[in-house]
Amino acid sequence: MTTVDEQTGTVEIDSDLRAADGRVPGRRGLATRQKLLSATRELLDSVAYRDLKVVDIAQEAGTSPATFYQYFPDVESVMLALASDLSEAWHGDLRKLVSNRDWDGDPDGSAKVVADGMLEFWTRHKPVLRVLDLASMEGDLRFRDIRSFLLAGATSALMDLAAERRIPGDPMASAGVVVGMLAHVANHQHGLERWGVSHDVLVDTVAGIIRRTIVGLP
Amino acid sequence: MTTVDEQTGTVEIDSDLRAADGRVPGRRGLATRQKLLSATRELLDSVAYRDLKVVDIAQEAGTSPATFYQYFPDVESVMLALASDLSEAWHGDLRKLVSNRDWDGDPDGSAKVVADGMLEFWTRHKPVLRVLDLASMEGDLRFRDIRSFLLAGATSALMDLAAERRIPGDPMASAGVVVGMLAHVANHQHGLERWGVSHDVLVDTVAGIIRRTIVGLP
DNA sequence: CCCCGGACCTGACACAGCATCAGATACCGG
DNA sequence: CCGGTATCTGATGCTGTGTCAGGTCCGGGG
Repeated sequence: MTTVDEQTGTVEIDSDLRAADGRVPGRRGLATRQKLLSATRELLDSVAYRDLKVVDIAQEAGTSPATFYQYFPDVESVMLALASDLSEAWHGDLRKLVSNRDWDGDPDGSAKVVADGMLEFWTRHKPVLRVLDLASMEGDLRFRDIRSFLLAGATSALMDLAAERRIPGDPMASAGVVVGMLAHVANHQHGLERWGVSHDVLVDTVAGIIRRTIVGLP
Repeated sequence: MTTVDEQTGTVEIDSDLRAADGRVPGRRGLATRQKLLSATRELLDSVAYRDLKVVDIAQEAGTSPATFYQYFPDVESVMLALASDLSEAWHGDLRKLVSNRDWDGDPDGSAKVVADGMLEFWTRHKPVLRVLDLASMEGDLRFRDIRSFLLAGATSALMDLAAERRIPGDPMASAGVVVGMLAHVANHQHGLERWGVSHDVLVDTVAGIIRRTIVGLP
């Protein structure tokens, strides 16, 4: 899952991962590692990050705690790997979500597709992303780098768009704020829905903000 | 610190808190409880929520773990109390931050004051608020209620404003999204600053979005 | 086919943090 | 000064962490 990637120099991913004793894992070992990752992601749907224990992950993965420590030094490192994989896998797609659009021909539709796509992405990966967010806020540089990289594609695409359109204000700030808004809205959809805001209305509202902030239409 | 509050019926706070053994704490006991709350808030500046231990809180408060359990069943409950206190203390002020403005006479200035005030609030209370956010996202209803109540004032004030102005789109959705944006931007200021966005530019950008989304000016 | 060496796994263990309780201590009114 | 209640804590059992030595599995060479 983890791949080398040098294009931007933003994140460093070591492609040659090692087990605790220093050896390079083979086919079977990698499978076990993957089972631990999956188990963690699975558990995260139902248990709070704070309550996520090594014992439980090992059990869910059908192995022992000792084996867990062969592949990860602690639970936090599993999260780091999950977030890193996610970031690598989606960095490009998120950029394309913004750039592969006909912003001149159909700005309204494009804004809506972007809003919907982002919300969809965040909702699908919510368990991992909320931990990524927390850890970033808490100041962990490793998580911050991963988060930056994940969002860099979409953000810079939006920034370019805003710059092209000669929107008043700082393009970078506008793009960053819009991306942040999307993340937050996705994470707290439940709260808005409790206030009577449906998913569709939410998408329209967010799309409207994108349109006015980035594309520059009234 | 915790007070009764019935006006909206949104949150229920039990005013008569009890120690673990059921007795009503006196002056000294309340002081100890308060020391534990402060110690927790203090520690949260430097240690990740996941690593916050009862032992450390007790030590920081100058007491023993056993005493901790006299006042709180676990660390999560301390966070609940901190968040609840914050919510009670600021619910009204956040509303006033929005409603005590001259939106007709000086919309630009008003938007900026709101943006700046919200960012300031979130930044000051970041350690507690990020845990509140995480717990809400993870589905904890107690934290969700507290978060709703905290944001209800500002959100409904913005909603009223948007409704008055007959802005196109759903006023509730617009208000909710704007408040969420403010929260998120405050929490991830560091990230934006790393991309070269200064605090002032950020405030202007956010104020612009408020102006266009809620007040309805180009 | 078997067997051997490295890859992989785990039981056992020492230690940290959790949670409880009985008994010690501090404080207050009389 | 004294009794009683509020408050605190040392001692303790239990859960989860992290490490290691030794056991099991597996594929390739003989």
